[in-house]
Amino acid sequence: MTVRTTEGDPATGNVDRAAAAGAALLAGGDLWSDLPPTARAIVVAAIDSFADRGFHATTLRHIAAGSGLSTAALYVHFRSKDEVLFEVSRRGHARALGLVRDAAAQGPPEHAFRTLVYAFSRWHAEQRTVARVVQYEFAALGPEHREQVTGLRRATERVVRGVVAEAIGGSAEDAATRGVCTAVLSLGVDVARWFGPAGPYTPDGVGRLYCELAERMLVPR
Amino acid sequence: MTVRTTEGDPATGNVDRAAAAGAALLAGGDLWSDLPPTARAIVVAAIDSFADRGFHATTLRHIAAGSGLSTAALYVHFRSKDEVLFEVSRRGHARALGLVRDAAAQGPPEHAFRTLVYAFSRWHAEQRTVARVVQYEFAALGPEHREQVTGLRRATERVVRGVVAEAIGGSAEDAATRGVCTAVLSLGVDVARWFGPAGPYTPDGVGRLYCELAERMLVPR
DNA sequence: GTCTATATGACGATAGAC
DNA sequence: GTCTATCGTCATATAGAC
Repeated sequence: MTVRTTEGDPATGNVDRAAAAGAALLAGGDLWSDLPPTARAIVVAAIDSFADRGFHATTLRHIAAGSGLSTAALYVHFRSKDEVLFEVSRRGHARALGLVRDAAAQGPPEHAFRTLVYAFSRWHAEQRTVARVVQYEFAALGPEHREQVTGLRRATERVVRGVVAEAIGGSAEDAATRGVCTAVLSLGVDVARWFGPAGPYTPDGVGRLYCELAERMLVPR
Repeated sequence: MTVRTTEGDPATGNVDRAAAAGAALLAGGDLWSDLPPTARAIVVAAIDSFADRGFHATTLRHIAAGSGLSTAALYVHFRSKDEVLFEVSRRGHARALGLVRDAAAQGPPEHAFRTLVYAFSRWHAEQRTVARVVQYEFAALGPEHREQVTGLRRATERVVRGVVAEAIGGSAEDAATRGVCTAVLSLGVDVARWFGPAGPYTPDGVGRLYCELAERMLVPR
C-alpha cells in the first residue's frame, strides 16, 4: 500500500508484527498427513477437481484418474462422493477455526485483530484450492453433514466477532462490530475466488494488504 | 456503523448523498423485460435454480418445472442449457458494468467512489440470485462464452480502477489503488454469497456499510 | 409452440474375480 | 485392496404427433 520509508513507522510496524505472528500460525503441517496414503491421494485429487470444476461437475472418474485408481477402488476408502467432500470440508473448516482461535489468543486486542485478518486472508490465498471447496461447496454437502459444518462456521464467526469487538472497544452486538466482522470475513473468504498464482499478489501480500485496510476500518475518519 | 446524532455530520452526509445517487442508478427496469414471455419465464426459473443449486446441479427438468414447460419445449427458445446460462451471465455482467460506469460519471471523485461502492454492493444484495450466477457460475461458461464475458469483467475493473485512482489522488497503477480496488470489488461480489433476506442487513444497509468502510480505506491512519 | 416418447450416453455405485 | 465389467438411473437432447 502506501509506501513508507520512515524507519520504525508505527503503522507498518504493526503490519509487520501481525505478519510475523500470522506466518507462525500458518506454519502447521499438512491437513491430510494422518490419512493412509491411498485415502490421501484420493482426497488430494478430489480437492483439485472440486476446486476447479465444483463438486457437482466432478465425476468419480475424475477423482479416480487423479489418484491413479479405478472408480471401484474409491469405495474401499470412502462410502460415497459426498463423504469425500465432507472430509475435505470438515477439516478445512476446522483449520480455519483453529487459525482464528490462535490469532484471538494473541494479545493485545489490536494485534490479535491484525494477526487474525492477516492469517485468515493469507490462508485463503495459500490454500486456495481447499479454501474454495470449504467456502463454495458448502451447499453441496448433505443435510446432516452441512449441519456439522455449520457448527464450525458459527464458532469461527463468534471468535472473529469477539476479536473485532475488543479491537474496536465496543460490544459484540454493536452494529459497528458486526459491520467490520462481516467485512473482514468476507474479504478473507473471497480471496479463494479471485486469488491465483498468476496474479499480482503473493499470499503474504494479500495478508498485509487486508491487514492494513482492515485496521483502517476500525476508526471513523 | 458508528452512531452519529450530529445534524449535518460530514461523513454521514457523504454516505447519504452516495446512497441517494446509488439508489437512483439502481432504479432501472427489469433486466429481462425485452424477452418474449416464455423465454423470460425460462430465464427466471433458470436463475432461481442456478443460484440455488449451481449450474451443474441444475437439470433441464428443474428449469422445465420452474417455468411450467416440458424439457423439450425449452429447446424452442434456447439451443442448450449453456446458452441459458450465457444469456443470464452476459446481461448480468452488462448490468454491473453499467452501474459502475454510471457511478463513475458522478463527480466529484470521492462522491463517485462512494456511489460506486454503494450501488455495486447494494446490487449484489438486491439482485442476489442473478449476482450469484454472474459471479459464481463464470467457470461453468463454455470457452467462447467465457471469453465474451471476460471482456465485460475487464471493463468493469478498469472503470473501478479509474474511480479509485481519482478518489485516492494517485495513478491507476499504484499499489494503493490496486489494493483498494481489489478490496471494494471483492466486498461487493461476496455479498452475493452471504447476503440473505433473513439476515440482519437490508440491501441499503449493506450499501451504506460498505460505502463507509471503503471510504475509511482510502486514507492511511 | 407444446407435448409424449425416446435415443444416446454418462453418472454413481456394485459384483465378483484375482 | 484393486481390478474389469456392469447395473440401474438419470442426464441432455431429438423425433414426430398435435
